[in-house]
Amino acid sequence: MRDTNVSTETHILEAAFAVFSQNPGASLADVAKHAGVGRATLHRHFSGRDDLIVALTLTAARELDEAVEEATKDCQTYTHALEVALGAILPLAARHMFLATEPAANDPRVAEVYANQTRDLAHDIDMAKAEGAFDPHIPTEWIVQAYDNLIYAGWAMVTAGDATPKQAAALAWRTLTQGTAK
Amino acid sequence: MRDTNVSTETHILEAAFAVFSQNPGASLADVAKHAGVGRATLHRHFSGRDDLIVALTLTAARELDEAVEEATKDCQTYTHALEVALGAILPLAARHMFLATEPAANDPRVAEVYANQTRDLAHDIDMAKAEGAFDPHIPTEWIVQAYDNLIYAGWAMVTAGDATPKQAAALAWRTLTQGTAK
DNA sequence: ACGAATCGAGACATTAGTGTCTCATGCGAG
DNA sequence: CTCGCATGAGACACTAATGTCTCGATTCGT
Repeated sequence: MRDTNVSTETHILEAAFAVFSQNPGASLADVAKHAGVGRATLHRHFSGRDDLIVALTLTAARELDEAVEEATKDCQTYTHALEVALGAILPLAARHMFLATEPAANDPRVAEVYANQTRDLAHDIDMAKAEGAFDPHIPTEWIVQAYDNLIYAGWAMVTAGDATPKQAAALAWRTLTQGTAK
Repeated sequence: MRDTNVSTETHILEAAFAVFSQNPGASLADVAKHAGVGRATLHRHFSGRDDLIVALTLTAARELDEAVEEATKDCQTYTHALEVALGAILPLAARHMFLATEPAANDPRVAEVYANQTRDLAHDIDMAKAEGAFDPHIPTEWIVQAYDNLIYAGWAMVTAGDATPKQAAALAWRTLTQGTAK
């Protein structure tokens, strides 16, 4: 098998990220056109819309994992790792955020990915709590929610033209840590 | 004209809130069935999906205004009003949040409503800044974003069963004020 | 150069959602 | 009681999206 498969699939996934980010309700024909492939070719690689959304979700999760892994590999503390990870995730939000409103969480693979991400984040936050970054009396679940939603808030700042990704990440981190400190 | 009109429209709007909150992509037939009315009757009151979404948005905005107005009428400071308003808005988030992802912002009435809400919130935050609640060096736009998204985070806590609305509101307010304090 | 595999384009049938229309029913006002 | 109006049910046509299939062209490996 040639790598044309992989390349075509990548093009389709890239187009899907671009198109669905602008309009989550776009048709598969729009995605195919934007990818520069025929509609039939899209169906050769993804059986339907649901399949495509699942693939996008898994791709997004892998991108996030890689970005966070790369950014935090030299971090000495969980606290610093969370800060650096926030800065790495925020610029990717534009590509991934539309997936949050997709009802694709029925797929077991997607559910597993989401569960893993939430679990890992909760673990890191617990460790950072032990390092003194957060008030131990505040529920870890809240810090998880605040982490995710302040990233979203930062991304909104960026798209509104009110901040650079770096500035938005700094604001989000400051608000999170100072807001949940002892 | 009897009040049957108003009653039917109210039933349809209530059903639409309930159905779209669960599944934003639900069909108008689903809404009509849930409202206990015929599909034709729905079309007699709302010309189509867009019209219905606009009506939902305006209804939601009015509900928010009324709830905030009622909750904050005795507040002496802008800071306290923001805190009380947060507690009033959070329980309504379950009804309204699906509208955030609706592409109905093309309608001029909806756009005006959103602009007004954002402007008023920014104004109140500026006043609260003057009262010392927030660090004046932090962009008001950021505090607006953080306010909205921490409400969303609180609502997520509630739906996950990890907090009561009151607890979630307290966490959101604490995180916001402490996180953006001087 | 040859062959296998993939691709783009387009035809086709199917489905879901939508918008309109008609008609019989029910219910309240007068 | 009767009239009028809103309704529920359902038929109908229209549209957009989807999924499948075929065919000719292209491309890559051998």
